[in-house]
Amino acid sequence: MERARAERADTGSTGPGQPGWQAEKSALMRQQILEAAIRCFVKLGYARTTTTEIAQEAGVSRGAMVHHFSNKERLITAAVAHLHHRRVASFRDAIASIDPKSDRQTEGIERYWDLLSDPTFIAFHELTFAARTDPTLEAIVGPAVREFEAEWYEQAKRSFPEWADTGRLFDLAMDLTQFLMEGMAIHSMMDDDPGRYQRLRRYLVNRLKEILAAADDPDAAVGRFLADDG
Amino acid sequence: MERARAERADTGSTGPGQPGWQAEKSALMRQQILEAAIRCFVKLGYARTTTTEIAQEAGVSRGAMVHHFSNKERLITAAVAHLHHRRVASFRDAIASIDPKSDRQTEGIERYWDLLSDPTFIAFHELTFAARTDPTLEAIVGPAVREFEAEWYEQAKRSFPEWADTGRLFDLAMDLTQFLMEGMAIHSMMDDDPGRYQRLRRYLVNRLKEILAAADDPDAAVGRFLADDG
DNA sequence: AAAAAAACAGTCAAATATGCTTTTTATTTT
DNA sequence: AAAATAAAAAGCATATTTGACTGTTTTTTT
Repeated sequence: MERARAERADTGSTGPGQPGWQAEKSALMRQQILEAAIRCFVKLGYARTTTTEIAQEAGVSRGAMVHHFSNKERLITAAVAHLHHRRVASFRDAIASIDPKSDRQTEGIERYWDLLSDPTFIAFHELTFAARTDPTLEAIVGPAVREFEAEWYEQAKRSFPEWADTGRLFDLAMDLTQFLMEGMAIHSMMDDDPGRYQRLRRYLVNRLKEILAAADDPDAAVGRFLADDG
Repeated sequence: MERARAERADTGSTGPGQPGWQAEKSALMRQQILEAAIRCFVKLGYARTTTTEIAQEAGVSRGAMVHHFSNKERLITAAVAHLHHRRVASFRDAIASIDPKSDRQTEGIERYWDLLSDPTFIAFHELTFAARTDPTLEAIVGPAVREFEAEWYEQAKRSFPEWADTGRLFDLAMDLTQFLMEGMAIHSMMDDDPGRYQRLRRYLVNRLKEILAAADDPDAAVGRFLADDG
């Protein structure tokens, strides 16, 4: 028993016949099923994603899948969690990949645009939108959405320290970026005209730099970008 | 026969027993069913809107509805057409309601924001999004979407003549408005924080005015808002 | 007033989706 | 090597949704 545990700890990847192999295979199959579910969300949308379809997409029998996820709700819940982790990881990778010597604002926007066009993000948006009219799904997706938004905000704050003391201007810049980029991303799913979006991203970067520059001159900034009256 | 036809032409609204009453009642029922369908899209989303649900929402029997719309596709097609007409009409009304003596840019944005929060627009967005993964629906919704966008563009051009000769700057302003406003609208369906959106609308109006002002100074405009390089 | 047509209501059957149960196969432990 | 445990496959039962059919009432025409 002691030896077995030691062996399991040593080898990250085991082979057939060895102890622990089954557990590893099992985890792999779970992953495979969850990724298939995500592909289905992208391809068919949430509503038309059936358990049968997911099993087919994953290349496993329905029974095998039922063994891992006893019903649809648990499968969806696990898929959402999986997707959330992937999304957070992609986002961190993207932020980390920004060259400190480059035009970091532009890089940041371009990398975020790449993410928004990624299946991971499309799937998540599909779920978020379906959750609007589905309380059960909302209960699963809602927390993940809020967690990601918090993560997005924190990562941005950490990676763009020049915005540190810009206060409400930072919130404005974040909201502007988020809403404009998401609006563009959703639209670009249906309409294929890359130039239109590229032009607007460039405009956005210029506005962000403008807001940042104005932050050094508080009076001007409040006047131009933040109204005090209701 | 002649008399009957004359009577029918005279009275816009007939009563029971009079000729033409049935036709009128029939048209009324069609309307009632289509509006019920639209309410279902908003309440349940496209995917979970069943013919049974629509009949219930409309307060008519399923058989009665089948009489008017022999199958689901025809019902959906009619509902989309109905919705499209309502949307175009609402948009024209909104534009027409802008007081010429007011701050017209602000008024325009505020009225458009009202529209985006309206069930008519939510239903349409629901359909547009569902069409992403449903070719049959796309064939029905797609043309309406493009028609509305063209209408939106033309109406804006006509109602804001000061933008007449701004060329590519007008396109930029339209895209900025559309994507930012839609992004905000979609987000606001799930998150209730009106101040966040109001602040951003004010920011948007200021940017629009800024683009317009820059149009008088072409060199500056191109430099600031339109990049020539790739 | 009678016949024809239209509107309406209710029921039924086919198709699809989901969850559960049983059987078979593979793996681990004793 | 045998028993115990876990995984996978297949099939069945239930529920939902849709489209079709049949009969009844109301309206229009002759």
